[in-house]
Amino acid sequence: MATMREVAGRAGVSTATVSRALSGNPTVDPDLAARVRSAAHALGYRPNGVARSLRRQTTAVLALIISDVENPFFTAIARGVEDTAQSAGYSVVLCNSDESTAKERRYVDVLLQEQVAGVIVSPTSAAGALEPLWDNGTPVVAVDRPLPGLECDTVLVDSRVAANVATTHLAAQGYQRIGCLTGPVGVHTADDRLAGYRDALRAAKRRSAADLVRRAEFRTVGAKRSAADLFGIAEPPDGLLVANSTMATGTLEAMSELGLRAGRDVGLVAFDDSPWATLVDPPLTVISQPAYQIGTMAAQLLLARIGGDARAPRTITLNAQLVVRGSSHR
Amino acid sequence: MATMREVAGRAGVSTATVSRALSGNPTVDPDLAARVRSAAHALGYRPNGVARSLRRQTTAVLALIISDVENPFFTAIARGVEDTAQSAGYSVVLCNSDESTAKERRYVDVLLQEQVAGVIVSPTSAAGALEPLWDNGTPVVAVDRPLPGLECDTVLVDSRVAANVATTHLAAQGYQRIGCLTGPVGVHTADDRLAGYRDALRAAKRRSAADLVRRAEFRTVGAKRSAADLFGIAEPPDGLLVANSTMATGTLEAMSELGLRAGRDVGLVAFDDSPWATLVDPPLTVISQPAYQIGTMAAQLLLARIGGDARAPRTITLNAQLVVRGSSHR
DNA sequence: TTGTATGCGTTATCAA
DNA sequence: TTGATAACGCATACAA
Repeated sequence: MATMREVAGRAGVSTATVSRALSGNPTVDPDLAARVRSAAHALGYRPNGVARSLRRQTTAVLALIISDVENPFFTAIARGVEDTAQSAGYSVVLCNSDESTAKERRYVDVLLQEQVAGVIVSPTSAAGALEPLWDNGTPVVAVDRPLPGLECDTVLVDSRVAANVATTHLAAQGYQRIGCLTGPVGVHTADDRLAGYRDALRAAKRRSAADLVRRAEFRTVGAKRSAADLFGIAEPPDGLLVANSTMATGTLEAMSELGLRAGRDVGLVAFDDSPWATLVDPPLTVISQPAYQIGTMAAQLLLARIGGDARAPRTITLNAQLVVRGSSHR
Repeated sequence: MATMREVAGRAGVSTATVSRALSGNPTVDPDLAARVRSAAHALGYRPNGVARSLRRQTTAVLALIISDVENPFFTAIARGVEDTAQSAGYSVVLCNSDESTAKERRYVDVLLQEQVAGVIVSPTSAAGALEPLWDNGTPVVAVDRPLPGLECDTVLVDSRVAANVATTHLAAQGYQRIGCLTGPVGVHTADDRLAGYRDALRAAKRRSAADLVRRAEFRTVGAKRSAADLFGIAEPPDGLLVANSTMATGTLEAMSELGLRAGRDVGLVAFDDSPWATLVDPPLTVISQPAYQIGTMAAQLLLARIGGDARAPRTITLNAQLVVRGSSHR
């Protein structure tokens, strides 16, 4: 790779002039600038990003730490982040924490070493693993889940309200024993969706039977087991709120094996719309989250911070939308 | 962030010794090493990866350029790459070329600037956009699609054979007019799957009717349109091979709107297994590709190159597996 | 307007 | 076994 020295040599100027010319500094003579540019072009010069970062003490790289690369909700966020970052001249490093605090911690370490300009994270646990970012002054934006205790910009979806709306919808459709299948204790969205579910039952003056609630990992297999378990009890639910789309596939698998039909036997609503939601029979009623928009907003907030914005941290709460399809009525 | 100087100061040694001590160089006195480590720990020292990269002229970062972050096939590859890279101490930058040569080119530029140690790519087009990597001596591994002309390690799936097997299966099930819905001309997997389809028809002594073949982008919407178009012709197909899973959702949407039932009205096989493939009615017969394994193999090949392996480039071809479900028989 | 010289934080070479 | 020192490639303060 050609360096500035070589470009300087070829153009017959100093490296300082090359640097200025290529960065568009107006104090450089137009003729010289042209000579430098053509020399750079001739040599296929490409600035060394590492050296530049070392000198400038920052990189044009943002990081996005998500908890599951295979979850379409997060990849949609990634797309939003990437599009916004790209058009601001930043690239994006995607890291998959896999809901593991250890992995999250490792990535934070790597990102600090690599001096990324800022980090967008859907936090796996409490803030602990992310603290080094704060200590280092790296701007952080939390998405999907808040970072209790740490003050930072946050982009959320009002899961609790959405879960409430969905549950109320199920009740209004005449389902009597509505259950809830949600994620692990401590995962904010899991708890939030459960809370919204309970809010709705309380408002509808329904007895919220504790035995109609199940928790599992945000994965297909665990959800399938839990759903099967739930449908196996003495008085099984005839309605169910499921906390994300991977769990929804598990639930549908379990129902299929048990010969239960959505809508008719069990009113079903799940978080997150998916391309296949309309293909199952009956089509799945979902709570659609504005994932792409979460990504763009988060990136905008982060870029503002990187640009020096020092205002108080903001929390932006977007709304989800209930999309009623066949699985939630008889 | 604490630097080596500070650690050196606190431990009362030179930066050289700190460097050696922390990198586990055995020529350093154990007592001193311990003192250095505790000083580093006390100061929360974290090596500056940028400076290290500048000095070492390489980074512990691999890049993965894929053509669609939202396609589960590619995210599964990403997982494989990441797991392998992680355990070798490398992190992974994920880049989304979006099937755009321009984006691909931009990313290659960024990656060169950032001096990544190697690149795994599912090439969007011909090799043109990737040439700078070669010029720079950056190791490259192609996945999913070959890089014609450029000699590099490659991990492929034998799409052509798989398409042949799938089409033969459809013919054996008694479907008479078998069509094919594949990706754009020039995308290797698209062409390959079409070729395999033709191979099968030829072997089965079926007339391969050109009007039963459609091409569209590897996306849901385009596939839906093309499928609708295909089912609308005078003598529509009663069997269909679909070239990937996003196209499969489009196809199923079109069929649903036209009141066509898979299996009964149209024998259907699609590339790529998905969590939802068993949930649609009837369950979808698929050609399951070993995506995760593609990722791990590609990462291993790349790491070997980075480690100095200079053997002739290898092409590894993995096999896909036909998973027969309800959509391919009456 | 341009050039010289220095430093960013690390590692590697060379002496001691 | 350790330390002084010189790069790595770029950007800037300062001098010219």
